[in-house]
Amino acid sequence: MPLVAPVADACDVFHIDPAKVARLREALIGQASVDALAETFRALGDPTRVRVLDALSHGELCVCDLAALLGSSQSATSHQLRLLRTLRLVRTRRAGRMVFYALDDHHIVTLFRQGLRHVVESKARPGRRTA
Amino acid sequence: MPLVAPVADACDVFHIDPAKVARLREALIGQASVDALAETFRALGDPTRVRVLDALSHGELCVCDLAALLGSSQSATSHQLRLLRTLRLVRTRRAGRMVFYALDDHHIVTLFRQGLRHVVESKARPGRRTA
DNA sequence: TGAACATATGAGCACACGCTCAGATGTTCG
DNA sequence: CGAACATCTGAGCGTGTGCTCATATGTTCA
Repeated sequence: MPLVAPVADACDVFHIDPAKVARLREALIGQASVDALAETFRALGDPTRVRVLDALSHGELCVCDLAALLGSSQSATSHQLRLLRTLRLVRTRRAGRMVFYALDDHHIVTLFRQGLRHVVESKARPGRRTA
Repeated sequence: MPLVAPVADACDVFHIDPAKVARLREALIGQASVDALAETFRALGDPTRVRVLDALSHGELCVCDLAALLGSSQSATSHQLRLLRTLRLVRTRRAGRMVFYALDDHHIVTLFRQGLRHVVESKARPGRRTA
């Protein structure tokens, strides 16, 4: 029986610099933050939700107006809003029968701007198309 | 036959301010940008890819080291890298048999920092938990 | 209270995603 | 060339996602 498996399941471990990897492991973001980050970005990773947040960045809106603006159904819009609410990206304000939604975090607007900058510059660069 | 359908399929159109909505329509991001934005954010919306990009933010890495670092298979890692490459978030450099990946856009790092800031502050605020 | 309205929610379905597995491609070296 | 190695890629599968449909909840007003 060999001391080491004849063929390692993950290449030959580290070809380059084990110390570098060790340092990296320490420098990396913790799993909890990774998950939270991914969760937040996933919330922004849908065209409908992008449009919702973009619209709300100009001021609060009720569900009905939002749905009309999106050309989406009231139910679909409400479902999306619930998701955004759960992630605390939007906040609600009740006014009679209507419920107004607004952004709950200014960082989101900044994220949008930064993301747009990436998109624009990425498009400007030569190379293969996104799609 | 009524001039207007007895029950509109989308509420009563606009209850609040039609002019506001008209202005909004003009101010909103165009569909192409919306899709590109969503596509980019969706790429960041997965824990594995977050960790990939986080690792690469410290410097280039070959696929094998990256896979070991993630505790993921080489194949899975390569699939994820392909996605990131298609979106031009990472770039490759060949060195013999190995291929080194590096970030192709500094904006991503900024997005990460901004996203982390949101996550941290969101956690700090009182209210219902994310999960 | 009951009708009308605005929104929320659960079930179900078509589709996308991320992984594994097997095999292809590309590179080095004898 | 052929073996060994690093990476890439297509197929297939279980799961998550975003929509619709029907219905529940909550509010106003006669």
